[in-house]
Amino acid sequence: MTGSERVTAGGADVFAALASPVRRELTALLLGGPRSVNDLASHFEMSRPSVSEHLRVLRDAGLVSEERSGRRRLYRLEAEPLMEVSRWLSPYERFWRERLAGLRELLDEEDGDDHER
Amino acid sequence: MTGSERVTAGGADVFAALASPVRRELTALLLGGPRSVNDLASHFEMSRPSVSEHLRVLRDAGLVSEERSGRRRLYRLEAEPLMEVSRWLSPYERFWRERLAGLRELLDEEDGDDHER
DNA sequence: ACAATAGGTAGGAGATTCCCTACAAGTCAA
DNA sequence: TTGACTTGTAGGGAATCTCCTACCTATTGT
Repeated sequence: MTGSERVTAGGADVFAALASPVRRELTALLLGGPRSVNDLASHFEMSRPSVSEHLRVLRDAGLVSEERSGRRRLYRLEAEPLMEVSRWLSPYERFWRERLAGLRELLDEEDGDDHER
Repeated sequence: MTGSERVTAGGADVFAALASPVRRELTALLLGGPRSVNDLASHFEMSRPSVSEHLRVLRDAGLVSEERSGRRRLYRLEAEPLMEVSRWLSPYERFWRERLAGLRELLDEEDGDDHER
């Protein structure tokens, strides 16, 4: 009923794409720059086609783009969906800041007031 | 091989918990303060037991805690796992800032230099 | 005690995920 | 062209997810 629960950036759900540890590891690797599929796959125990499928999920979520270069395809990290995660997170960031501020206030109060024990 | 791909905060995977739109909606509702299960369930089409199960997933991920109050249980949003998401996000935040900085530089360059067309 | 309320749990059906092994298609090197 | 290389896709099996309808327990009010 709120009407703003979608976090998709035009494709599939970004959070769903990031739900897999393998795919988070892939995005972490791509933080260092574009890489080919074989390059990426060499960091995992699993088969290369499986890595390819994970890359497709990331691509459907807009988290990576592919660029054909000769017989290889370089996958590149894309910023937009990650920024969307950040925007989703910001109300919660306010939430925990208030919580921490309340905690500090409580501690300061005890310091300058009477307190048993 | 990197050794730091876990985002769990002591329980189950936080990203996996947030992968469901229903659970993100639940956390959004809890942003307004603790609520009972029936209260939360009234915002959804689905059955109350299903909402209960979603709440369990959130609880296993540490995203919510429950407090028994009479015959009701109040679910409360917890900050820690969300802060963990924020920490996970920060290297990517640096990444897209660099990207935007590069973009701006490019635009400034074109403004003060010769450019065909 | 009894009925009503609030919520967790069991068990199961249907959809989805995740991984695999073939196989096909495009590209480079000889 | 032939062969090696890089990648995507098809098809399938096991596991997990998501939702449901019962059903059970605990608490409150009368």
